Amino acid sequence: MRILIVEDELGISNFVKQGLEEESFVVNTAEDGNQGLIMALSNDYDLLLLDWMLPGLSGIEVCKQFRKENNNTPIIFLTAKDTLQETIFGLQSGANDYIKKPFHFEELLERIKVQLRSAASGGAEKLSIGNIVLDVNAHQVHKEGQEIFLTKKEFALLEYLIRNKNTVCHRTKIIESVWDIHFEYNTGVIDVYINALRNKLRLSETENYIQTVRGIGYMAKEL
Amino acid sequence: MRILIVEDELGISNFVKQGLEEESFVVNTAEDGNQGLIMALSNDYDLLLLDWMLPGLSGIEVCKQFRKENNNTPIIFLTAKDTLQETIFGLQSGANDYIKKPFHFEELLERIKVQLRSAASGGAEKLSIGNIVLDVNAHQVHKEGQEIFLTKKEFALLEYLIRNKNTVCHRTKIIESVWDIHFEYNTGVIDVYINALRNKLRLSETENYIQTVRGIGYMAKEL
DNA sequence: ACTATTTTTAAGGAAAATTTAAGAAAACCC
DNA sequence: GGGTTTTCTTAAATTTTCCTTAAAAATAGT
Repeated sequence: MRILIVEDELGISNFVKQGLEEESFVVNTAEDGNQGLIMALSNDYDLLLLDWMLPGLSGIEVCKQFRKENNNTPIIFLTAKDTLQETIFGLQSGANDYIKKPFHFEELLERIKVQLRSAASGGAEKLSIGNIVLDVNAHQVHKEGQEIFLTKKEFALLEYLIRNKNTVCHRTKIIESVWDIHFEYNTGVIDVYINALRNKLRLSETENYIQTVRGIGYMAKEL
Repeated sequence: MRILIVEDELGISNFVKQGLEEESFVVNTAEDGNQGLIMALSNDYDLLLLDWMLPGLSGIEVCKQFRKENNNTPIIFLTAKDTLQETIFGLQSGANDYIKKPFHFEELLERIKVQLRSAASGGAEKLSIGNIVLDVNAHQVHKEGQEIFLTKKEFALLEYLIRNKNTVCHRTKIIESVWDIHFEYNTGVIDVYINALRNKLRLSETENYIQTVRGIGYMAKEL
């Protein structure tokens, strides 16, 4: 995974670069907007980290120009504190996320992973939990080598749960991500589908990967 | 953490309310500007969510009037309009952020957290006391690496105590923040839940983080 | 247009969480 | 110590949430 950092404060860019390299990313840096844009366009990065205030070309300009040529590569803005209006402009100009300085590296890393994950859904990808393997592309699920047929919604729900495994999935977020419902839901669909999943996956007492977290939602947990 | 939603479309406010409650916020709602302003001024909320178009008093008016009395509480606008002019106007009237309808709940949550974090100066995602670690997002509690399952109320109470650790938490404050009860309480729920917490956290004599302050309330104390 | 399948709604019952209540124990104050 | 108050602990009552099933509605296939 290749990441480009466009940032004029060397302290920050070195700090981030080192941290990301420890996470096995390949990291390049640029120190001003012009150089950053040229590098971004002439290389095939998986993600851009853009500072807002840059000599040469501003971060927002780099973002806009880059978006004219490239629609997929995720862009995360690093913005100085107390410049809310800037973050608003940034999101509107095509950035995928923003993080306010000073930030914790952990948080930045988390946001990077979120972006890469959603951008990468398209590569041959297999998710798994316990003895269950889910092939995102082939749209198939296997348990101990045996295929289990799931409907579209069942599959989408299981995929969501496994992608977020070992963390609690709130009902609200499930309904947003899987059903694309954003306002007023008072439906029991989730329950029905969880039930269907548990049946089809024949989860026994000892391998009940899908746990319910009362009052909150569900969690797919590696046992 | 207490949040007030001022929104006339019940679909939206119910949806947001539920989502936030799953995140262990205490949420109140108002359906028009006048009611919203009165509630905002007479309570001690940590954040306000204001609809732009409201019957009675417009969101901007509520925001302006509220800011006359209170400078700290973060305000986020929910707006159907997205012209830059109007958002800037909203921000100038004292709001901290705005989000355009329709929005994804996750994005709203993210912005809420940004506001609360900067308002509370460094509210980390993980709270801890002694060998107990509480992960606000994942809604999980660990003691020496081992997960301890808590219900929603138990979790909310523990979170409150730890957020105010080393200071005495009055029963009335606890009942306000965690239970959203504001007058004449003659209930023993707190005692019951404190008891449950002490049992579940298996606090021994030497690591009794939750101490009772007779006649006043409780205190989570780092030993 | 008809059928088969998937998805959603609805409802009764079960399970769990929350609250109430009440007696026991502990702490405080003369 | 005796009396009072406050807290602890349990159990039962209440409320909420979840599970399961069946049937209705929507969708896709022929």
